[in-house]
Amino acid sequence: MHVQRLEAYMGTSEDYERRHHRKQSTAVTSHDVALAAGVSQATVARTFSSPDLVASETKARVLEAAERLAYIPNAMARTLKSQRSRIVGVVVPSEGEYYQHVLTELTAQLSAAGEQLLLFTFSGTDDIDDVIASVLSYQVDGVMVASSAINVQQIQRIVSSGVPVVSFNQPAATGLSPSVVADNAAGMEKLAEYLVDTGHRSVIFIGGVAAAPTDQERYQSAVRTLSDHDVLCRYFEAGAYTYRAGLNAAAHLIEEPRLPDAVMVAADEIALGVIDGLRAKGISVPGDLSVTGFDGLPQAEWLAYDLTTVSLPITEMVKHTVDLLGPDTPESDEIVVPGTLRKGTTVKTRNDERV
Amino acid sequence: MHVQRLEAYMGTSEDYERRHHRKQSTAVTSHDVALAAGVSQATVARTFSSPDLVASETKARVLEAAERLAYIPNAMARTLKSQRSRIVGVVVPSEGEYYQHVLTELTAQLSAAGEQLLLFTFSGTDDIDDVIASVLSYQVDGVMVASSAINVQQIQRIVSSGVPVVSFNQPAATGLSPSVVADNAAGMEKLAEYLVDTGHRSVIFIGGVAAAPTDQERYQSAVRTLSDHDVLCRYFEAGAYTYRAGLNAAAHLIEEPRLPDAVMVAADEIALGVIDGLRAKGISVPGDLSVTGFDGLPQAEWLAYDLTTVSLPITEMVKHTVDLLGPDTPESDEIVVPGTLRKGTTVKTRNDERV
DNA sequence: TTGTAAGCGTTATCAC
DNA sequence: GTGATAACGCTTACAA
Repeated sequence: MHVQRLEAYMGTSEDYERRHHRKQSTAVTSHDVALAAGVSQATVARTFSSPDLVASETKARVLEAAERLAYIPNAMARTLKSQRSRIVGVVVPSEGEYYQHVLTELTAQLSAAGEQLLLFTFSGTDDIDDVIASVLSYQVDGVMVASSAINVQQIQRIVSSGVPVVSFNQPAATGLSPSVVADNAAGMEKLAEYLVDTGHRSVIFIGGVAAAPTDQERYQSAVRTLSDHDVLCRYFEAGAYTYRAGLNAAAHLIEEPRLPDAVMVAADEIALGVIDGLRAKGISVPGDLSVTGFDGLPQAEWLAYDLTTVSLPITEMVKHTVDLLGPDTPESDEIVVPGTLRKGTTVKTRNDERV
Repeated sequence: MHVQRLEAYMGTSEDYERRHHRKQSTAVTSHDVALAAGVSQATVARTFSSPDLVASETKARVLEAAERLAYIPNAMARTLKSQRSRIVGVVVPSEGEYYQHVLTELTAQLSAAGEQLLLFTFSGTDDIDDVIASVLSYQVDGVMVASSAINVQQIQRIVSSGVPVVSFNQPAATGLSPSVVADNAAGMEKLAEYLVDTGHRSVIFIGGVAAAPTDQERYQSAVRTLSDHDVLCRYFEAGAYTYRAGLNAAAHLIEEPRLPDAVMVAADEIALGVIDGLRAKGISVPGDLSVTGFDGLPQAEWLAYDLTTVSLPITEMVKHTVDLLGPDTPESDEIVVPGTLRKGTTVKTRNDERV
């Protein structure tokens, strides 16, 4: 190696690497562009962060040099200085069609707003505290937490770190942080009334996880509405918000001495499993038994199911979330979004009976 | 945040922050912790980045102070200095069950490897070049691109920036960057042979987007295998990799003067739409017409469909991807992963005929 | 309008 | 083992 001798006239080896675009630290910086364009580093930085402050002729020279060197500003350095990362942290469960759906919408809306999305998922066994520390370490501009597996203390921790948090579908977080929630009670009420109107007199409610606030809101609303019409409604826990849990729940259901008229399921994904489980055992839905869901997943509309459910306006809910994460987040605010009744063909109506 | 010291001549910390238009940043730094623990800032940094170099007694003092102040190291500053962000950029289409599925798996595996995932999605109209610039600006440790909507030049751009790229399911990227692809040809061959074995003599292939390399590989393999057995196979383009596109394709299909024996669909999600579309028109699957898919989505196993398809081992494919993004990425490497034939009940077998 | 220079909060290289 | 002290690449007063 002749490194020492080379350095004498080439500068440090780092300089050498940079000039020759060697692999590893090919990193072109605003400094390099400045050199090439014959301006100061500050001017280069300005043409990218506040172009209005730069004379258009200078700007052109800088942009030309930047283009030529394939310069891309370093977002980490920007973040460090400006305290703004343009990254939103998102904490969601790793499972579940519903969150997949929310995530799709969120990415689209965030990128339209010029924010990126740093994704954190967790499954049952993961330590959510670690996840939170990790999110915060990345200096995110905001955090959206979407799962009731995250508890109030954990949300409190994010809040007290000074980072804007929005909780999504977490009734329990109300008051702590701004939140966007579906109107579970109103939705279930519509559904229950529809069942009563169509002549259903006995109902079993299949929940996902009994401890989840969402589950409780939905169940209690169903019970309340049905009991107003003297219809009893028992609770059965599927154990998870998954298709498979629904399949299992259906297997248990058919062991009942007497089937109810209808099954109200806490979430669409479970409901689809319930339907398939019932049909596999020769029980006709809705012929022998009506089934309803909740959420309004795309799959619920698939013709094989055509589920009667409450459709939540995901786009609108995500829009509110993104707004709340924006520049002036309120200390605390609860946005309750109503769902709409979707009448599919999994509930037996009087018309069906006549047939 | 050395507010305490400044207060003597600057007024309260609130005054200071107001004058400087700072928001209430509770930002606790390693410096604050050092002050509290009576050590130097360097020692604090060390106890977090290389704990072995710190005496255990000192370490304990530092950790106690850090805990008390709720200190979380700033990942952006770490990145700036260490040139390692622990972030992987992921570029995927915003639509499609398949990519959702891949994403779920990827997040899980990356976080197990201590990497975070910065998500970039795009839909048809978005400018992918912008997306790429954005990814690169975040100093990601690697990029996974998963869509054939991204072209060779764009991958080349990432490669030449020096960031490790792995392309996922992009046959066209072979040679440019390491890639992980499904063995489309072998998979379709198995499927086609299964159809021939079960007595199918005429086939229509429904693709998603004809221009997609994946589509072409799958179609060509089907044609090749079928023609070896003197079975003709026409191509029909659904237009997108969606359920809805499948539904539409089915509508076109039934206008054919004569239905084929089987429909081979390029992707499961489309196939589910095709099945529902056919059944809605009173055509029995597999009674009147067999249908196959490709991918092995969870939904394909839902009992309402129980699709005959090729299951791709997503977990394994993602594992390879994560490995390739790891410390020593090869310049270029192609990992071809075989799928397995999943025999569902959407193909009419000889047994069915006997019934 | 542009340049100078002081950080942002770490990591890394030295001495001690 | 620990403490100074440079960077890392940018933003942002302040000066010119």
